[in-house]
Amino acid sequence: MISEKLPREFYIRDVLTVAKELLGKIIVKRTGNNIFSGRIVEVEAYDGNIDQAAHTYIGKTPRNEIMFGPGGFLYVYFTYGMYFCCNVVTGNEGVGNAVLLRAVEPLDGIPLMAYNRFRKDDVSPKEYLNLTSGPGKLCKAFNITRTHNGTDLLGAEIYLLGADDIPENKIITGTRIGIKKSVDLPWRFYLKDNPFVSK
DNA sequence: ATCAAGATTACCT
DNA sequence: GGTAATCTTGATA
Repeated sequence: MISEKLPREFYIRDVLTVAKELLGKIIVKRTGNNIFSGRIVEVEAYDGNIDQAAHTYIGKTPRNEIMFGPGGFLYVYFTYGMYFCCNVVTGNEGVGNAVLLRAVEPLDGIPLMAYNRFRKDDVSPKEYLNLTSGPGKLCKAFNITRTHNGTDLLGAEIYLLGADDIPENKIITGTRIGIKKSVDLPWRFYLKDNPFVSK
């Protein structure tokens, strides 16, 4: 099967639809001779219109303006003084919605991910499962930072590849992690029994 | 100018 | 189970 880049239309849709369909898709990052890729196994949706936990709930600011742009761009933010988190913007221009990529299953570039995370290229089985099993971890592994905020996912550096949709019975829905507002919205989606889902 | 909070993680008991 | 680490952001003055 040859996978193709997800088209703009994939992203210009309802954030909950995109969030669920992002499960199983492949994120690729190419820089020079290096290539990273991973299969998306856990996501969360954020909708600035009704969701107090979304960065866009307060309206447009310098930090969140990418989220108000058209879908298919990357929104990367810095948090807790230490970590970056990586989001896929969805919907039309003017809509402040995005999907947080919370965990991926490593595919290509595993030794490089290991170096980025642990400063070594051989990892124990336990460390392997810990490479990309969280939003801050996967950004560290892929070396995604503030310079990637606003990256067009239809460009050459970072993009997503299509894959078969995941059957509904393999998707677990739950409440989001690490937030203090709108805590009851069931907008976290992850692959059942996947070992790379965050804890 | 100052401040509190934060879409997290690693390490501790 | 708990919490320290670390710094940007947006709000208030």
